[in-house]
Amino acid sequence: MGNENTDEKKNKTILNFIESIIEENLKNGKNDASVHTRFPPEPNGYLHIGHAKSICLNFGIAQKYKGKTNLRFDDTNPVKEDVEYVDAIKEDIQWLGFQWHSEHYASDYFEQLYQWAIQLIKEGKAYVDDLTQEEISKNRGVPTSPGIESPYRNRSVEENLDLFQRMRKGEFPDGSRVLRAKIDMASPNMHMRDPIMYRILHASHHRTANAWCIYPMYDYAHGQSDAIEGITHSICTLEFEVHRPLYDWFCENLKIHHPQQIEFARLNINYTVMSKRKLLQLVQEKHVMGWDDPRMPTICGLRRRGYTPESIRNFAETIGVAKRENVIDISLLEFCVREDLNKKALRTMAVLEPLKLIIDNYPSNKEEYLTAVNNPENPTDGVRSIPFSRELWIERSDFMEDAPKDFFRLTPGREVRLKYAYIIKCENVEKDDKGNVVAVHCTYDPETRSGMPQSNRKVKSTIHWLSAKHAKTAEVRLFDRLFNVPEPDDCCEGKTFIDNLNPNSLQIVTAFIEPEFINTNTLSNYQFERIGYFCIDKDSTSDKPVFNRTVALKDMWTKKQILA
RNA sequence: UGACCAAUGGUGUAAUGGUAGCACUGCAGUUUUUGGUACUGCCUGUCUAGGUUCGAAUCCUGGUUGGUCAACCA
Repeated sequence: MGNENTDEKKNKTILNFIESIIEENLKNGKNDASVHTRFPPEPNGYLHIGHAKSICLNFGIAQKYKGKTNLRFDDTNPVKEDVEYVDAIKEDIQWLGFQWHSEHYASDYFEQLYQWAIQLIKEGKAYVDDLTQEEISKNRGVPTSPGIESPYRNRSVEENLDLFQRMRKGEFPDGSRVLRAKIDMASPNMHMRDPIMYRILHASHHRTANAWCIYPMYDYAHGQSDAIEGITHSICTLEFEVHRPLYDWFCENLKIHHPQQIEFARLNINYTVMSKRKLLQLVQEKHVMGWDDPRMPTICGLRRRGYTPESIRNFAETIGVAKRENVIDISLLEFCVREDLNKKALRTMAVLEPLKLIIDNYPSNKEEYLTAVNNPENPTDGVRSIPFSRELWIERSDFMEDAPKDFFRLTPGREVRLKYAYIIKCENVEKDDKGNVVAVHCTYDPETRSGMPQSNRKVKSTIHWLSAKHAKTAEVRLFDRLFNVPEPDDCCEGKTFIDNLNPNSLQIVTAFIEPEFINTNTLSNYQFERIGYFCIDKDSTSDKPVFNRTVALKDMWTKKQILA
């Protein structure tokens, strides 16, 4: 309730620059005062958190202004695209919590785009160029000086028509000719120097198969696709800003609906990379387990890592939208997932690095069941029973033989509380030949079981534990950041982002978990008390659960240790 | 040595000519049977030089810095 109020308030008072533009348009009655956005991925890779920003923006704006959002696959390059990606993209968008109004493909518009090209040729606004790729590139010139017009630029309409139709029929080999828009070879904007509209590509397309051997370029397809769908606001990232004059040129010269292209700054996050090409390389070179490796910034990777759709949506909302280049601190993403999981995740106890603890005055044949709270943040999640006995596992880091004064946990002569159980006192330690502590001997105070009056006694700390003879084991995958520098792309001479990979980004341990733990629903989120948030990985089996660490709990103590 | 875009604490993002606010991070404290959560407090900011104005983060001009553009990729 409180959240809804503040959200509403926020939505009303704080507009990002795109919403400001839209509200202005709405006020002026532009596009019949309607909003229709689209999310236009190319199906050549998996979606990542940067796409999530765009998805939340496009779908979010439509929701806010009671409009629609299309899903359109920008599939104009058959050699890079695949249905595998189409399916994955759709799954990711839905998992994030959005449903598109209708599903489209740029390839659905190939015939219309072709007819429009004919129209431009007839108007003398497009021509077939026989120059080689190298010649075209050379003639285009450089940004600081004008280009040179192609010798084929002034062919007759009839010849252009004939040539273009024969291009479609497949009479010419790949690369032999292109169709170009006749604009201005001297434009300071490189994209206006007679941009290529069509290239010959004798390649099978994932949807149109072999129906076409000429394919439109992005610039010739995108704006018109938007126009066909009646898109009102075509939101894209900053690098397309210089394409906008061309986007406008095609809409104007074709005399079709003219959506407004608006550019925003893409998302960057430190300690990771955010380009499809680089993510593909990580997968292909097997630096990670796959696109859905929990260390990847892909949406499927974050999902497998235990991130929730809500946490990602809230992240997208929190980072805002603007035109300035930005690098978001990874700690904000972590904050968003902790914030969400703190409310939702059931608590359980697990010991990742076990140390034996023996309660010398607890009868060896005795065992009892104690009540544990499933989620202190949500009483309706109820309670459970956990077994207690003489020999326990505790976390090795919860014991220290020679402890500094700010160490609150177990140390010889000190009392601590075993969560949900008794207050114990450390009496002595047992060591092996090399002097390593192999067990801690304690005594317990039977009057201090949780709930008893004596249990209110103040102790320095409370630690988690598991009954040694009852505990089950599980594989736990501890992930750390994939790269060990804030800007992996920022490499010195001769190095690449691969050289910045963190060799210790995955650590696998065998841990003890509560014996009653039977849930094997992939993706269920848990909090291992005092450790972090974990979720069940798809590699789990009924006899061997596998957990992924989503994110560690904030931990003042270990932070202090690292700094010291 | 071109065009376009941008510049607010460590990181993001507001303030739409009128008190520079919010979130994250960091630091300190309160509460706590999680060194978690919650709560409180603190640190830290308008790139620069001029101009317009009673008043400028905001408008104008110059500079500086950063980004984008020279695929038959999107």
